[in-house]
Amino acid sequence: MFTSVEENYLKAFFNLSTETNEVSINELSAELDLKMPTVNSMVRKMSDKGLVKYEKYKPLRLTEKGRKEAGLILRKHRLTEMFLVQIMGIGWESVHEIAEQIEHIKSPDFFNKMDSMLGYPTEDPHGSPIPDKNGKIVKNNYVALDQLQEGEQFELKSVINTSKSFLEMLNAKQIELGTLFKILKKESFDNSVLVEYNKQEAFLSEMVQERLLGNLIK
Amino acid sequence: MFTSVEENYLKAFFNLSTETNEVSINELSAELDLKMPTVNSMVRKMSDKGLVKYEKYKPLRLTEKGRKEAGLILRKHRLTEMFLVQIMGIGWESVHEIAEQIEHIKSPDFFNKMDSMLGYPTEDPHGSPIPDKNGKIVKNNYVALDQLQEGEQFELKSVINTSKSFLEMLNAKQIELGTLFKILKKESFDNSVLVEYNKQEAFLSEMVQERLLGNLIK
DNA sequence: GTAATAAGTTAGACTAGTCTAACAAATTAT
DNA sequence: ATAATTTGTTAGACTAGTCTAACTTATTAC
Repeated sequence: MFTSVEENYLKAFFNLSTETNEVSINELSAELDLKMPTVNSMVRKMSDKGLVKYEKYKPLRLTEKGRKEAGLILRKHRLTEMFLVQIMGIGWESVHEIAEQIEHIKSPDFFNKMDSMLGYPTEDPHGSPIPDKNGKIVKNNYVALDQLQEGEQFELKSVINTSKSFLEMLNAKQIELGTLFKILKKESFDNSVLVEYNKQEAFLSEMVQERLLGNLIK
Repeated sequence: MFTSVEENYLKAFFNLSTETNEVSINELSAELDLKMPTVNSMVRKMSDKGLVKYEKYKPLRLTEKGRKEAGLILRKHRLTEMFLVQIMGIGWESVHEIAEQIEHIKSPDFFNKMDSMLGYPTEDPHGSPIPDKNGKIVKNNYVALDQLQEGEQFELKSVINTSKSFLEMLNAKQIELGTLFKILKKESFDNSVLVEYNKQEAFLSEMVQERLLGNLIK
């Protein structure tokens, strides 16, 4: 149906889409680590295939068909991550790279089997929602840790960045989904915080806080 | 390291190699369903990479390096088939196609995990040997069912063809690895046989018998 | 041992996906 | 409002892997 390359473009669209769903060639180029002319020629081909709405010098947008396909790729990616963690016992810091490859496998059976073995999960190991079989995704509305004030408490539900180095850092600090934090001190100079969790303390930079999503506990 | 295409050529080499280990461009062309000039240009590239020994108009052969790589691909293929059947409960008639795709995944962790989850198997679901971590393969020396005489007994240990239609036919006849057969009657005209197994009877054509490997039971 | 056939090679074309260099349009800054 | 900068486009080249057509070498048949 679609090539792996096209699927990667669709995924990139998805990752970049905000409220307006508008994406620029420049953003795609950065996201995919490809030069702008490359992206330009590819999105025009995808436009011919009805996946993307393209007009010269205008922002890009996925068509309904494109959005659905993108959701289905993301579904395969996140189901795979969940499978690798839950069934195969691979660490959450390693699964992204493997899932990037497995997501392109053509076999509905294979992914349906994963889904049923996992009990039809709705979130992946990083707390991101898994799109349904129609590619529809339900946004979770968590707040980032950097929004909290001193004294407030927070339960970690999702991490934004799935890169190995970030997740290895969390592993080293024994931070995982479900961890309960209390903000002991917030440094107004650089917005770093001192947090307490599991009877231990840690400093978290603003960059790290922005990537930790969850709920404020009253 | 190698492209999926190169890996497929290596696998084809392996499938075609007999005692002499010599393979022709023509055979590869048929096995891979590619035209001869395509294969010609590819094997020359693989020769430059040290995977294949190529001389104009001479039979081809894998180098030591090529043989090892081919074994490692086959290992990934067969481990994957075993994983799909044993862990995921997918039917043996469906796993070949999926494994054809997964075998190209780059992730030692992923395959090592499969291996340990399966308890380091030495045969795949079709009874074919799984090469070891050095790509070395131990040939099993089974005999084909068509070699037997009337009255002899046979235990099925391996099937040669892994195509969906062949395996679905065996499923329909309730034939699986481990099935014990007795040759009731052999038709000298076309070498078809009437066999008894599991308290049922079936006619097997010569084509089918050639693809059923196992041991003669005394 | 020559003719017919099969297998192998060469040359050149094509597609998908990428790139660089040069230019054009849009946006931002002064 | 013009200049500077950023973003987008066009043109043309390159690689991997494929193909067809034409030719050459090897093998098989008589």
